[in-house]
Amino acid sequence: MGVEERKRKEKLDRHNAILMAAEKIMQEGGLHSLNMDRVAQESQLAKGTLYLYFKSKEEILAELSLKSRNLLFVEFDTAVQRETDPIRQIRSLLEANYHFHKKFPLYYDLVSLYELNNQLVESPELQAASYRITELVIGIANNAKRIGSLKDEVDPLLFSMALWGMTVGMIQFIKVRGPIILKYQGITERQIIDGYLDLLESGYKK
Amino acid sequence: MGVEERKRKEKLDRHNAILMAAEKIMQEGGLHSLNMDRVAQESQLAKGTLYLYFKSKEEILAELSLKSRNLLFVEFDTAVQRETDPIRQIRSLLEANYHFHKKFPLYYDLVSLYELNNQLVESPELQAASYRITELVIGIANNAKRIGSLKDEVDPLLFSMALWGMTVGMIQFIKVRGPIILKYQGITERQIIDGYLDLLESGYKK
Amino acid sequence: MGVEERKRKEKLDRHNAILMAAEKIMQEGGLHSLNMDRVAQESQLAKGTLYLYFKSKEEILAELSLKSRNLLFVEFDTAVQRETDPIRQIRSLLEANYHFHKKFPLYYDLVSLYELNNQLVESPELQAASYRITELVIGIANNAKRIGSLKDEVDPLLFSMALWGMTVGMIQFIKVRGPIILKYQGITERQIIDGYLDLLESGYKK
Amino acid sequence: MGVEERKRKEKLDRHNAILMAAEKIMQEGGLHSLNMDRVAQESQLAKGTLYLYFKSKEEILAELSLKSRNLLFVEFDTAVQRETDPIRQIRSLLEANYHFHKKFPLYYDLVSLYELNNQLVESPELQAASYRITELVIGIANNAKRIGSLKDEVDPLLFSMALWGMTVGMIQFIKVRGPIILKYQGITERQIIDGYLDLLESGYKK
DNA sequence: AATGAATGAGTGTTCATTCAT
DNA sequence: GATGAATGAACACTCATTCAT
Repeated sequence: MGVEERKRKEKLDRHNAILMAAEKIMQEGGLHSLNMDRVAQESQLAKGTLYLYFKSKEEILAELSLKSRNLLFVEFDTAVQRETDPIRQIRSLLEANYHFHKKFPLYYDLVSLYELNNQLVESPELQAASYRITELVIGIANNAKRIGSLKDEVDPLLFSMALWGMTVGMIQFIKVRGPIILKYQGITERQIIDGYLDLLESGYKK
Repeated sequence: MGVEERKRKEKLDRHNAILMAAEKIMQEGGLHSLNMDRVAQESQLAKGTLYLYFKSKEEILAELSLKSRNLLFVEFDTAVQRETDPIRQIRSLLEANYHFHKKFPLYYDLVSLYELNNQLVESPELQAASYRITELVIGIANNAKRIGSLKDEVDPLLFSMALWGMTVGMIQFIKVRGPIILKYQGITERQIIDGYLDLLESGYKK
Repeated sequence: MGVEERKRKEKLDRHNAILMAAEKIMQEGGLHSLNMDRVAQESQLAKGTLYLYFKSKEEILAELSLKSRNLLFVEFDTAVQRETDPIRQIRSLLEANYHFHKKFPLYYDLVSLYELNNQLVESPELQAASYRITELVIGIANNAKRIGSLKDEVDPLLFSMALWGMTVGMIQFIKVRGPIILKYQGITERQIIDGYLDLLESGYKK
Repeated sequence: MGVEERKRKEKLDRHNAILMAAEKIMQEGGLHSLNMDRVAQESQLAKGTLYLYFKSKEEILAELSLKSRNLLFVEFDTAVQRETDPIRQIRSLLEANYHFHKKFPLYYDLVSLYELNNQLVESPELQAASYRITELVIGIANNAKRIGSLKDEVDPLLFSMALWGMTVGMIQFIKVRGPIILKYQGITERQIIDGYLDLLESGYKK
């Protein structure tokens, strides 16, 4: 009872301690700076102990990616619920994506990790998280179609794919090019994003 | 003169030998398989010699990325010249991007490398190559605008940025998700790309 | 009594469960695959519990080796009892050794383990099991000598030692070289063994 | 010329330094104590440097095994040439084996390593060294047969195999059991070996 | 007695870069 | 300029054993 529960809790605590240590390390040095020695050091655990909770380094990354995807989903879901009109929902969702990347750069990187790397293999959980996001978008697109605010020629499924691919690309573009564009051309991230969103919207909005 | 010229030529030869070796290695095993030992072996040069021509491994990658960007530019330019109508030019350019990625996967990876990785710092040459592409697109956008086939609210500069960001994202999406989407949903790359291009076009075409 | 007896029985049960788990693991993956994690898992006991019944991993191996030696002894004894003539008994015993290795490769490996590794230290029990086998052979040799079918110059004790050393060597030879000899020279294990047994027999049989 | 030759020599020196370091380590702690850290330390080289000369730890072992086999062959060859009568040559060769193991226990262990372990894969060189030894024995057996001093029923090929298997087994037996037999039964290694050799000889000698 | 979480030393291998010749 | 030998930090993962509860 009490004992067992405490044990379960402690186990969860360690699990989280490891994840938090990994997060902290990557906050400081980027995804690439993660290594098991530092995780052990940061989490105050022996190296071997890490492997009691995660069977590989990649599993730590996978779990953090999953967490990130789920956070992103929540962000999306919240953004969608703020609106009723499907067209505005889409816009809201895309805005949320941008804000998520600004607010939680590490989490966004962890989401991108699997989007940008075709070596990595996604676990069923990760796929499921991906699927929930896709479904959310498809749902909105279908609604938009039903009420006639989505262009007739737009296929909801292909639309949701394009939306995701394009948006990941745009955020990456901003991350990589944003600062230099601002410096040399005086164009802000915000302007780039707005340009993108406007262009896109006039592509699907009837 | 003759001597000096020969020397310069030899220097260039070595330089190219190194680049070709690096390319060959990556053709066979992907970007990740590049290492200086193999470059030395393949180029028939000593490992130390490599560092007389390139100050780091990254510089080799940078130069091959530059080459790739220039090739892509040529591809774009050719595609543009096949058409006269700016709207069709844009479509042709985006198609060319897709075909480039299919025809020269390594070169496309080298282009993406800097697009997707914000750790890397671009040299002025790389920036210039990037700029030429941007200019090309801006030029077309301006033409389109002049003849009134681009929507009024589209800003040529922001438009060209969005085009690039979105397209890089879509190609990456296809690379990472394409096979699994085909397998589980029966949707081909071509369909995804067409969906994307149509959506986009109805976004900018008046 | 009842309670104490049950306790003793339970203790024995755990002990055996551990041994059986270890056996199963090695049946599947060879001597080398044994590790305490898997033993715990397979025996449904906690890892710490294993150390209540065996003070080290090596002790588990030692006990299984002992069991194997005893099994081998039984095999030998049975083989010997099938014959009455001492010379035939020896042959029968050597044949039994070969068959034992074919039928119970793991048990044979466990017997060999201590024969081939001079780092390991044998417990008194292991030595005793070894001694019983030696005695069996010496007994036969003495019988053979008494009825005059063993060469006069053969000393029973030295004979039994040589028999054991040679035979272990031959089985190992077959295990290591057998497949390659069969492949490249077309000679079967059976032929090798027969050659060995014939050679040996003409060495001791008067 | 001078330079190149010196370089080649230095390269060979390092190669040997590594082998000698490995030998020294194993002299002190047995085959099992070999590890790359200690080799680096002992040879005064960086760990990475070891891999310029040997592509793996196993290759170091393989080369030392090869050296050992070749030494053993020389020992055998010398022993054989000391005699003219084939029967005495065989005896001499078997004696040489025993002496080799006493004089160079490490080298003998290195020979045994591949004889006793069916996981390891022999390189062509190792196989060749093995083959030379086998051929030597077969040659003697054939000679013995020709002059009629080998029993008619003995097949030279099977004979040479049995000789090798038995002898490896006997030496191992002595290594493992020798000390304890001496202690408890007062029988010396020498007696065991003589018993074995006599028994064997009366098996093949006509 | 039983548990199982925690330990941490140990290990083989890679590779970009340097530098004496 | 050219060489290529040397470096050594980095790295993920294993596993027998211990010990607090």
